[in-house]
Amino acid sequence: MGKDSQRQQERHAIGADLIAVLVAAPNGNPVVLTIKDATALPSGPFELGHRSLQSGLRDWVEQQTGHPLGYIEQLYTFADRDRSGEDSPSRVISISYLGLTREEPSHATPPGSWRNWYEFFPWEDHRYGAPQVIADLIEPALRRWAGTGEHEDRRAKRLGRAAVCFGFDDRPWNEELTLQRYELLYEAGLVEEAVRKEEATSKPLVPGRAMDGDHRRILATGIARLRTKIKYRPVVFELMPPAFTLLQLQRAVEALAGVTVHKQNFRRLIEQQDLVEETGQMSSETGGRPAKLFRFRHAVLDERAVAGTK
Amino acid sequence: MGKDSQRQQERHAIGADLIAVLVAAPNGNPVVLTIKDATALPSGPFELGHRSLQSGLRDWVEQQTGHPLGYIEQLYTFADRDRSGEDSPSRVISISYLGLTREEPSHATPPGSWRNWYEFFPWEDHRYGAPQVIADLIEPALRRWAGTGEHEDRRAKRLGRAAVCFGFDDRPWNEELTLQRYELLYEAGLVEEAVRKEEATSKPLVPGRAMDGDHRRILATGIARLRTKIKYRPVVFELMPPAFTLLQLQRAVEALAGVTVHKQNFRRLIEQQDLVEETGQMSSETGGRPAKLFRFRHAVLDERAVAGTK
DNA sequence: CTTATTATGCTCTTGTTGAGTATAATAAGG
DNA sequence: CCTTATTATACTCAACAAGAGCATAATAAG
Repeated sequence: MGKDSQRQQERHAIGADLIAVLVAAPNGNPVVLTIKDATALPSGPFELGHRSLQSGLRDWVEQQTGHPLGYIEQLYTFADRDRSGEDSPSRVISISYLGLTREEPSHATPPGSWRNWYEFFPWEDHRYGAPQVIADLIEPALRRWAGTGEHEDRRAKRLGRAAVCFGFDDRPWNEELTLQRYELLYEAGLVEEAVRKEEATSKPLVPGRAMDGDHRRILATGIARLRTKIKYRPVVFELMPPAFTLLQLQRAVEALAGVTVHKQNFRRLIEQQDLVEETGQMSSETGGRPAKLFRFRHAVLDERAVAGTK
Repeated sequence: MGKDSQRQQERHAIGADLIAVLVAAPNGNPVVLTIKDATALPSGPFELGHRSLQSGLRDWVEQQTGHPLGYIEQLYTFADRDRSGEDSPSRVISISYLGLTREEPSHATPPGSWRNWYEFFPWEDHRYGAPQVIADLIEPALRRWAGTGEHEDRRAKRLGRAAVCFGFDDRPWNEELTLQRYELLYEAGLVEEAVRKEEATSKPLVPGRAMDGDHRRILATGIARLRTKIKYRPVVFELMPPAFTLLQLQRAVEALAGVTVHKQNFRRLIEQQDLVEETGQMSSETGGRPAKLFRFRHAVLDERAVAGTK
């Protein structure tokens, strides 16, 4: 009896927060919704009045941004003790979500709320070749860090991880490893969040805007999830306007993935999968030959277990 | 002030539960750990003493089964109100995990705790051809259900979903759709969990052992996750003994996926990826030509972002 | 010494993917 | 009007991966 009520006590000393990685891609810019001068992701408490976690999230996001959420997916739930204050009597469970929305809402959100996500991860954008910062800063710093491992096999492991993550030694760049890369930099003490509690460090940090708590890690999780998802589910269309050209679609995919794709192969893939249909309209905004406008064929979702792009 | 403390109140009226889908594969049998005469998945409260969610789970699973967990992955978190009692003053957040363990622990767990997971999903085992129950019961019942839709497009959608999920009309069987299939059957009122609250229904149900609450749905989620995961991550090895033959490995994969694979192609794939290395030992337990014994090459995990099997 | 059973090597065909070439349709500048 | 730049779109080809079969090797059981 006594033990049971004790347990009740413990169980109830817990709160729940919903954290959103809300993504849009207006004209090929990968943007994420932030608050507090881009130092945090929007979040809100989960309350008893909410029907479910998902609807709780939907409620306050639509209320705050004024735009409907096309797609929601749960990211991760955590409750590590060191994330809130030590010895705190209560504890918060954080449940993070990835949400996609069609347009960048300019009203109802303060200017500067939507940020290009590469402000937080400058090393993740390989659309114009590998960012200079990798060769100039990250690679030497990680090699130095790997060298400080205690045992030989520990050093080899560190070096191996770094090489896989960042594509050292002619290894291919894998855009899906966003989270692993951030965690590696964190472990190596190269991002601000990792050195906050320490004394003033002289160690130079890798550029990239930091965030409160582990919000940047959550954002990395969201980006990684989205980058893998677009390959086997047609979720990009949640970010597109009702009618779009194939190049606009390609630009959106490239913005999210952070890499460029072969134009002709991209079109072949999209068309052979019947993901889109022509609207009959043309777009001549680009200067060159006018492009056909397409719309997403929502019917494919019912027709088969459908793949994504690339 | 008043509003704030009100919110505090609401936030703290929440508890958290950890639910485990714990999987093993002793000699090619896909088994899952259950409690309460196989009507529930093992679960335990998340307490303040736990370092993190994951370690909390690890703690009580290892304590209860006496075997270490090789691999843990978060499945899903939910808190829908209708899952606990209506109008209850408190609410529980359930966080489910998928765990893989190497052996079937025969001690420390009561006999009958480990169950072949196809007891719960008889329609999911296609290793010996499509189960008779699909053609005999499921297909006709789902076609009947699809026909009761209100509008024409609603009926078409239902039929489309059913056909994709269960492979009607010569469509291919997709073993990864375990969750969608369960949810379809639930929606159609063909599983026990869906008709519990209703009056005694005359409707015949699809065979398959039911579970408390939505534990069967969670199990379906775990199976689906594992079936997709083995294709791009070498997680099967977490279920294998230290040394194994390629056929044993293949049997394990087939047991999980519920489909058979081409033997020679399977070997080609495993070997060309350098996932295993010979131990030098042979096994002659099968009767035929003795097979080489292999072990998993743990080093591959550091060498590259590695793919799985098939 | 035959048969059954399992292991393992090799081939062949097909489909997918990466990457290149060629041509069409427009705008802008002289 | 003609050239150039830019974008759209069609085709082709080589490399590779995946599905499926045949052939042969090595054992146990009768």
